[in-house]
Amino acid sequence: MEKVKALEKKKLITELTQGREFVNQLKKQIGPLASPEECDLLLGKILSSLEKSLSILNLKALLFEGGNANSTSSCSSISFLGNNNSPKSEVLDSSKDQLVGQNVFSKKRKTPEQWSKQVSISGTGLESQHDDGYSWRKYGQKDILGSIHPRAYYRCTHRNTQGCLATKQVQRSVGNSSTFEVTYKGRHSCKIAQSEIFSLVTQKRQKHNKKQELGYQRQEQEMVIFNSGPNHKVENFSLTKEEVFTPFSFPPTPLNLENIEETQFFSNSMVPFSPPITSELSSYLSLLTNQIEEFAMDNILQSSESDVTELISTPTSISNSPFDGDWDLSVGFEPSVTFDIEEFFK
DNA sequence: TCTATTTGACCGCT
DNA sequence: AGCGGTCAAATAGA
Repeated sequence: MEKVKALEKKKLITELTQGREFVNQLKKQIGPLASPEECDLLLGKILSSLEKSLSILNLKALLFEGGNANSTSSCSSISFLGNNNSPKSEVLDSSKDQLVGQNVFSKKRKTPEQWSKQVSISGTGLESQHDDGYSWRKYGQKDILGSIHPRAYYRCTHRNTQGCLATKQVQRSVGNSSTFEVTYKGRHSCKIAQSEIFSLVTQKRQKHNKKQELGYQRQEQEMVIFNSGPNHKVENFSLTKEEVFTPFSFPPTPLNLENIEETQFFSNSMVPFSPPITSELSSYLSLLTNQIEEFAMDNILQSSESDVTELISTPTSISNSPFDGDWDLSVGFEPSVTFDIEEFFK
């Protein structure tokens, strides 16, 4: 078993390393002297490497998913591990070079219940829809020093009935009032959320299949911004028309399938966000390789870790949501996509 | 009537 | 003492 895992890890790293090399070659090729044929060839190789890598990861995802199915409680919101004592985090622009080669993902979790995820949801004009697939109940609101907007506190609706300790904080950005920063704390342990999520995913898959048959094509507009903090991530989402014109509302509203579809499932892209070509792609691959290395060490090769269930997805929408950007349950169903690297490496 | 939200009070941490 | 986070009574809405 260990041999298989080691082999798997090796293959994965090899594929990603190759992909990085191809990107570097492509980088050199691009220019006045570049020939379209060579570029096409390199692009094909890059895609091939990424596809293989994702296939390997998808297999892992399925394994984890299956493992979780037997667990009794965990519809965990996935996110970065770390100490929760300092929820404040910096939002980095993904284009900045400081991310390159750095491990911006999580460190080891220090306390099981202390981890969080921060999300920014951008909308235009009025508040935009924010439905992460979970049911939340507002329990407080506070004016925060240095912020003109109050911070709202939400906890899982199933806190009393199932002891689900997940909470989230929502605050409008100071700089951009059309942006909301959502910070998640704790993971969901409610079964209700899990079943809802599963149901949603099933519906989503069916819907997606139909669209594929019709040759439906949709443009993805997600962009993920990794946070420099060990236990936070910030995702910015360019909302689709439907989202832009939907009033901002928090659960407990019914799960919004359209919303989830637009934001959580990445049917037409390799990953939840589209890495820019050349330098950005190269950086992305470096990051990916590093994270896979860490992930392999922490999770794949040490699957004995007791809380594997924490790896399981959470449905949240747009990003946001715990579901959003999280583990994509459509793994295996859609070969080319649907893998949220950051959540995978939690 | 039940459930969710609002909001002032309270508590713990720094 | 100040601040962030939570509690819980009052209130609103379906």
